[in-house]
Amino acid sequence: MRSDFLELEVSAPEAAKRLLGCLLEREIEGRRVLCKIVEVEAYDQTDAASHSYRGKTPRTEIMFGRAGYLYVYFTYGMHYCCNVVTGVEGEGSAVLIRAVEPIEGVDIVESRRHKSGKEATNGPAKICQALGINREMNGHYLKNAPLKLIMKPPVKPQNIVVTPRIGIKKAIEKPWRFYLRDSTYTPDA
DNA sequence: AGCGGGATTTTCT
DNA sequence: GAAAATCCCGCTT
Repeated sequence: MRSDFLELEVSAPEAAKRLLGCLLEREIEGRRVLCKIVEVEAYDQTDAASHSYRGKTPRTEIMFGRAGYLYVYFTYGMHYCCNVVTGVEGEGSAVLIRAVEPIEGVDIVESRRHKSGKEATNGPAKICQALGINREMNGHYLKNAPLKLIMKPPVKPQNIVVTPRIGIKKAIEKPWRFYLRDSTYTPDA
């Protein structure tokens, strides 16, 4: 069987840039929420900050699978964060979704978050709360309902801002954080 | 507007 | 036993 996400079977930083501007479609509370991905970070097996750095474990197993699956992890005792698995099978790489911009179903997002505007979805754990993503969705294939990844044409390089990743202590020098220059949901908006 | 701490559990050392 | 790919609140300026 051929992958539905061949475009993501590349290095984590390449896949990260490729995911900017793509859409997440979530069916929740009987309605549809559509979001554009505007900020991401890449993680791979050669990377001391990555969960996959020390090899496959029960938690990180999904990262070593095929591209286009969802990797959800639980952190700081109260938060979930979601990633799109990238690279080829066996590689242990993924892209953390750090911020999205709601296009449709904004009212659902804001009521689930008790926040409005960019504060509703400008952080990895905020997105999971807004879209109702939890550990039960770990390993979900993003071609299927109720959470689909819809690929879009690549964003032009001049519209992508590249910076070091944030919230990590190791490998802080890698410029593996990417966001859309023209989004109002990103840091310098 | 900016800083500091608390929440709370999984994971690895 | 401690750190962790975070968020939010409350206090100080």
